[in-house]
Amino acid sequence: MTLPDGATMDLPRGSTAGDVAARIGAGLARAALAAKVNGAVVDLGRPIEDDATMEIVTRKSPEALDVLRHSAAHVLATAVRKVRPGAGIGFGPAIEDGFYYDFEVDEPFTPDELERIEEEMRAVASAEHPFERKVVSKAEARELFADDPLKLERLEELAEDEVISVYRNGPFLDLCRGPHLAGTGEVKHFRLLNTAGAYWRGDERRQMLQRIYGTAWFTEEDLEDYLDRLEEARKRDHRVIGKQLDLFSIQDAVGPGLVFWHPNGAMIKWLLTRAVEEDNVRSGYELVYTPNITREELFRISGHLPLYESNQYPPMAAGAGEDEDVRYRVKPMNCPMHALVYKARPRSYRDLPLRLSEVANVYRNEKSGTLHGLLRVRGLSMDDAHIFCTLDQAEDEIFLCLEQVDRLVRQAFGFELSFDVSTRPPERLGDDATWERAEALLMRALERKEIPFDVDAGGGAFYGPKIDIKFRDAIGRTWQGPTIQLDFQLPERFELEYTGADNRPHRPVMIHRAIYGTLERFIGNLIEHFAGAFPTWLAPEQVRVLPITDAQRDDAAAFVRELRDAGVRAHLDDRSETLGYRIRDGETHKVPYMAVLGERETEAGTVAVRKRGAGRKQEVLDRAAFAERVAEEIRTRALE
RNA sequence: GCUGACGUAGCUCAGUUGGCAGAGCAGCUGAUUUGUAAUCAGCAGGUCGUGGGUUCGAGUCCCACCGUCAGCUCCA
Repeated sequence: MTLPDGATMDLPRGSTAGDVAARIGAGLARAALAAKVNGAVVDLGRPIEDDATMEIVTRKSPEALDVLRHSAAHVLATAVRKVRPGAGIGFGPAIEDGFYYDFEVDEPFTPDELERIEEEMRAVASAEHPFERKVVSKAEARELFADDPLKLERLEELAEDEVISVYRNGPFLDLCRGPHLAGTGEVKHFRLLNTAGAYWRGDERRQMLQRIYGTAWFTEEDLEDYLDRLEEARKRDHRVIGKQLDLFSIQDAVGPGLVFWHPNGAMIKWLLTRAVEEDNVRSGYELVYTPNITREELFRISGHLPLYESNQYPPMAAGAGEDEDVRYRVKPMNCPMHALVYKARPRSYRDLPLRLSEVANVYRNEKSGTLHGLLRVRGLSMDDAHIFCTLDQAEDEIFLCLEQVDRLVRQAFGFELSFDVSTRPPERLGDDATWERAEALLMRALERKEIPFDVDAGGGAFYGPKIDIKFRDAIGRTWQGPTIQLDFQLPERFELEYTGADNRPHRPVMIHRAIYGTLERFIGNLIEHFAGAFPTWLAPEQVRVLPITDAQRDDAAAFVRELRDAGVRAHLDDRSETLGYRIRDGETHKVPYMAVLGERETEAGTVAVRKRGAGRKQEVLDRAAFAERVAEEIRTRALE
């Protein structure tokens, strides 16, 4: 046996990992949960037949929580079988922060029942049944799971030479690869969280099972921390903050997934739009505005119909008159429109790259169950752009897109980015050689910028491969953000051409790219990232001026005008309320600065500045200096 | 779209076995003139998501629809 420190140990054939831990020391034996043998995590009790490198897994090991949670899933299934004797069992894996198990039951679980099941789990845990592994033949397994059709289905998919193992804990037997903890007694700190329907094998054509989600940890403290984290995420929920700060609404009278931007939210949207448009113009993009509806034929040419049709709103008639039979569609994407701008006049190689940008509203008929606040909507504002260029230019253009992403997302908000190259999906247009070229090109641009990336095989759009960029927010969640897509198809379909230096026609390639993705989703992410406390440049209200008594009212109003002249969004709060009340109101509305004017300040021509979240720490400043400081913060789009 | 839970004042929520629709906050009015996270009093605010049904009587029970939420599937 070779240990992590390089030491070797001789043991009789068939010794277990637990034996190794015991040989090393009693402390390690107590802490041992599982073992990693030749890189694979196995049970402590598993006999080891050959020479191997091994490492003892304790609760500090990265794999430990997975083992715990997988065992917790079995404890859950054991409990469910007690409460619902005939329940069919599907899969029950460990997932990030917890576990789930899918059950086939006649009646879905009720919330009350969930509590009973959790109690039952505690009984299963205190029974301290060992997890016993047994290797069986396929025939034996068929017999053992004769009453479990879901397990049988899984069983039949296993290769003939695969080792089939089953695990027993007390009354519960599962077809399972393992590994598990020594016994159910080690599953101590857990909580069932919710239930939901889930399709068997994730296939919407198959039956729906009832999934129970839970979380499990090694200590009660870790469990509490996790539940606090859930609570923190709930408080940051952009739907909650959006209401508190009066940023936006979604109204039944109009329909789900369609956003009303109220003045505060509209200010944020406008500022972001301006930021990306300014950067676009500086980066050599040109602005265009294109129609929101079009003859349906356009989407036949582009290939969206029928491939994208399930996401498009149904066609509408052109209306009374001779056009009655012409069908129109609301646009779900801008690319065909921008292709038509390209095509509106003959293009020369000297025109390329031609970069057309538009922050445009598009509408997608998303399935109702997928809608979620601002993060998944039906009416989207995309900060869209299409670059028409030669194949030789494409790599450079993508490189420039990556730099724009870096400026507008990473630098501007401090987001940490991660990159995925999504390659050809099963349903696609175009031949494999073209796809091959396109995929290679994207990867070269990333390598040139020395950006590490993962490959999402099969994740590309139907018209081309893409770079999907995710960013990580303040509480560690990752979100889909910018996307850069290469497209050989649309130029083909629209027969786009340019005249080359050789005076002959050539076909350009097209790059689709969005930096924020959609303003809706991005603002939703920003709300949660900042928990509503936007940096000053994005805050709808930047300074709130508070006169202490009516005697400072005129002075305060004059100071508001002074701030506005300096380009600061300032408001006067001269309500007949105590200063404490108005301070509290300003804090709950996340206003970056409150400027208090009392008798002292009025006499001295100063202002007492309270920074958001700073409590009683205040600064008395010269008024012009304060206005200049805020203006500077806005101009530089400072984060702090 | 599918499964489940839930829809009561602007917001957060209470409403018993079916028997007069409530509270706090927000709003309005008045008093108060306030020195850094809630001053006091009064007033107003409801087709209990919508439409049917059961019942002497429905916020409460049943059905359908709309919407929200948690997931599944899908995705910017």
